[in-house]
Amino acid sequence: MSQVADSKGSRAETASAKRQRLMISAAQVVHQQGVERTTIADIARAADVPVGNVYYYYKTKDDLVAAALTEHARQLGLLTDRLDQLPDPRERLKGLVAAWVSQGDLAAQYGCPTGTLAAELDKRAEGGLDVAAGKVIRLLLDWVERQFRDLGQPDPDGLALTLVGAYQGMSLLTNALRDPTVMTREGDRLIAWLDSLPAR
Amino acid sequence: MSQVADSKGSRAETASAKRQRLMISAAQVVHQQGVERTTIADIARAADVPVGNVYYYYKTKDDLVAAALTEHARQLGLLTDRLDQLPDPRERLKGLVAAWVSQGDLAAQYGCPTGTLAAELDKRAEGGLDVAAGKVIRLLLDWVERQFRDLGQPDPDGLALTLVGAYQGMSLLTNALRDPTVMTREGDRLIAWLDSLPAR
Amino acid sequence: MSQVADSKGSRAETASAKRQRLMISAAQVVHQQGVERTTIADIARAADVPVGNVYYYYKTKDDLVAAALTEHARQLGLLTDRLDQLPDPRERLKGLVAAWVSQGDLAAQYGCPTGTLAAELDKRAEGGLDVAAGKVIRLLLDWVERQFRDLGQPDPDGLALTLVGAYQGMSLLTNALRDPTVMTREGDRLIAWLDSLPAR
Amino acid sequence: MSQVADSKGSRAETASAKRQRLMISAAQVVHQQGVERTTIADIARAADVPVGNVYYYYKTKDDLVAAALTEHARQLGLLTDRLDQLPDPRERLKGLVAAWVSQGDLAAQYGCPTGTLAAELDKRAEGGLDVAAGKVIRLLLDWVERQFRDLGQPDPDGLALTLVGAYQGMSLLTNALRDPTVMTREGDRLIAWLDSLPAR
DNA sequence: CATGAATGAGAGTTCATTCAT
DNA sequence: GATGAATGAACTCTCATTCAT
Repeated sequence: MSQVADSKGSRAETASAKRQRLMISAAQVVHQQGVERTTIADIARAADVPVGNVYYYYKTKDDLVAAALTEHARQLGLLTDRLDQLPDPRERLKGLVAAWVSQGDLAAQYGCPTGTLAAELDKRAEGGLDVAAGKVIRLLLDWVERQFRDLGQPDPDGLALTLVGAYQGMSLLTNALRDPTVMTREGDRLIAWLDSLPAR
Repeated sequence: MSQVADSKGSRAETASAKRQRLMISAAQVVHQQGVERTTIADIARAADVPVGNVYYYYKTKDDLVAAALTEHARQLGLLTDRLDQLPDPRERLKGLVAAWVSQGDLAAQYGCPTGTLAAELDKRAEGGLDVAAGKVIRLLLDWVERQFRDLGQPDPDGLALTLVGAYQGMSLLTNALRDPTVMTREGDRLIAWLDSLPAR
Repeated sequence: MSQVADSKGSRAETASAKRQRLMISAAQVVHQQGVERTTIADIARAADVPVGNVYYYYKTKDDLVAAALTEHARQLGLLTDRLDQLPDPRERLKGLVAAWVSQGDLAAQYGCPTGTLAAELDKRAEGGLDVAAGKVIRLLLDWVERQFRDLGQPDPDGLALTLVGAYQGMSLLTNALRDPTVMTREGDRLIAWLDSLPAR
Repeated sequence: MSQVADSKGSRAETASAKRQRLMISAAQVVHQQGVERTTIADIARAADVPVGNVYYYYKTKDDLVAAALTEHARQLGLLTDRLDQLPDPRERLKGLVAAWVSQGDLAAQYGCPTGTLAAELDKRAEGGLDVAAGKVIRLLLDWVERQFRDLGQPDPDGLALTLVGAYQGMSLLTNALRDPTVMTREGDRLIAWLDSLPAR
C-alpha cells in the first residue's frame, strides 16, 4: 500500500498534501492579515502553490476561509485532546488558560485566531461563514462547559461563557493596547479564579 | 434669531455640519460593515454627500476611519459624562454595564464599535490607525479605573482590564453565537460582581 | 485719477494686480512642474489667490498657460531691451549667451522655460497653445537674427537657428545629465564662436 | 518548422511577445502624447491588450515609462550598431546626422523621443525615472564621443555635447516652429561641420 | 491535474470647472 | 467681485475568478 503511495508521491505529491498546505496557510495568513486584506495570491505563496492551482482545491475565497476555520477547529481539538489526558477537570481548565497565555506571542500580535475571524465574518450577511465561525467557538464553549460540569459546578454553561469571554476580551485588549502583559495579568487572575472554585 | 439662522440654513448648511454628518455616517457604516468592506461611496451615500465631495472634508479613507474613531470616543465621552452625574462610583460602573446591555440590539449585531474596529485595524501596521484605536479603548479603561479607585479598590488598573475585557468578550460572543442572551446573562453576572465588591 | 485708483486700491487691490500675480505664478510653477503636473490650486496658492477666484481672471487652465507664455515673452523682452543698449551686435549676442549661462541655476534645474513649455505643448493638438509657444520662440529667433544681420553675416536666419538651437540643446542636456557644467562649457564655446565670426 | 511555430502561435503568443508589444507601444504613444497625457488605456489599446492585463506585465505606469526608455535605448543601439559597420568614424557621425534628418517626419512632429521624455521626466523628483532618461542620453553621448576620439579630435567629450546638443536643439525648434525644414537645414550645417574637422 | 496568463468589475483618489452666496 | 464648497468624469491600480494549454 505504501508502495503505491510512494510511486505516486515520489514525483507528484498527493493532492491532499496540497490541500492541507493551503488550509494551514490560509489559517495562518488570514490570522495575521485578516480576511479582507488577504489575497488568494498571499495564501498561494505561503503554501507554495501556483495561484492558478488553488482553485482546483478550493472553488472560492470563501471556501478557503472556511478551510481556515476548519484548521482552527482542528488545532483546538488537538489542544483539548491533550488536556483531556489530565485527570482533574480543574487542571484541564487551568491548562487551557496556560495554553492561551503561552501562545501569547502570536495571539498578542494578532489576537485569538477564531475570535478575530468571527468578528470579521460577522460583518457580512452572505455566505454563512459567520455561522461557521460561531460553530468553532461553540466547540470551545462546549468543551469548557463539560469541564465545569465535571467539576460539579452549577451553571456550567454560564461559567463557560465567562471564561471564554474573558479570553476573547483579554486577547483583544492585549492587541489594542499593544501590551503583552495584559495577557499574563489576566491569565493569572483566571488561574486564581479557577483555583478558588469549590470542588464538586 | 432662529429665523435668521433658518434663512441661512434653509439652503446652505454649515460646512462643519457636512463634516459631522460624514463622521457620524463613517462611524455607523464602518461599525456595521467593517473597514475593508466599507467603500467611500457607502459612507457618502449614508451621509447624503456626493462621492467626489467627500474628499473635500477627508483627504483619504483612513482619515474617515480616524474620524469614525473620534466619533466613537465622543459618544463614549457623552456616556461617561452622564454617568459621572451619579454620586456613587459603584453605581457609575453598574450604569456602564447597564448601558452596554441596553445597547444590546446594535452591539449584538455588530459588536462593540471600538473593539471590532481595533481588532480590524490591528491587522495593519501602516497608518497608525491601530494606535488610535487603542487610545479610544484606553479612554474607557482610564475612566473605569478611576471609578474602581474611587471605590477604594486595590489594583484598580487590573479591575478595569477585567471589566472592559469582559465587555469585549461578551460582545464578541454575542455576535459569534448570534445569541443576544449572552449579553444579558453576562451583564447580570457583572452587576452581581460589582455589587459583591466591598466598599472602601 | 490716481486718487480714484488709490481709493480703490487702498483696501481692495486692483484687479490687474491679481491678474499679474497669477500670470507670474503660472509662469514660475509651470516652469518648475510642467503643465500637466501643475494644478490650478498650485498656481492659486503661489499667487495667494483663492482657488475659486482664479476663474475670474482666467476662464480655463489653458488661459493660464497662455498667460505663462506671455509672461515668458515679457521677460524675454526685458532682456533684449537691456541688451539693445549695447552698441555692438556681437556684444549683444554675447550678452545673451552670458545671460543664459548666468541664469544657470534655475535653467539647469528646470530647463529653458519656453523650450520645455513648447516641447510639452507640442504634444497636444487642441487649443492652439503649441502655436503660441512657437511664437515666443520666434520672438527670440527674430531678435537674434537681427543681430546677425547687423553684424553683416550671411544667412542670419540660419545662424539664429544655430544659436538658439544650441541654447535649447544645452539646456536640455544640462537637465537630463543633471550636470550644470554642461551649461558653462557650451556657453564658453558659443562665446568663442561668436568672437570668431568675421565682422561685416 | 515554421508550421509548428505557427500552430503554436496561432492562438497563444509567447508571453514575452506581449511584454514587448506593450514596451513598443509605450514608447510610441508616450513619444506622441507625452507621459502625463498618456493613459494606461492608451497604451493597452495600441498594444491590443486588455487594460487589466497590462498590470500583469508592468506593475505601475512608471514601469511602463521605464520600458519605453529601454525601448528607445534599444533602438539607439540598433542604429549605432549599424553605423559601427562603417569604417570611418567621420562617416559614422555623418550617418548619425543623416539618420536624424531622415527620421524627420516623426521627430519633426513629436521631437526627439529621448529628449522630450527626459525634459518631461526632469520635472519630477520621485521615482528616479529622470535619472534613467539621462542614462539613455548618456549612451548616445558616449558613442558620439568615441567617434570623435577615433577621429583623433581633441576634447571629444565637448564635441559630443555640441553635436548631441545641436540635435536636441534642432528637434525642439523643428517642433516648436512646426517647420520641418529646420531639421534639414541644421542637418546640412552639421554635416558640413563634420566634414570641416581635420582628420587625426 | 497543473499553470501562467487573461479578464473585468470596482475601489480610491485627483482635479478642472462650476455654483451659491 | 470674492470665496468656500460642490461636482462628476477620468485615471491608476487591485484582485477574485476563469481560461487555454
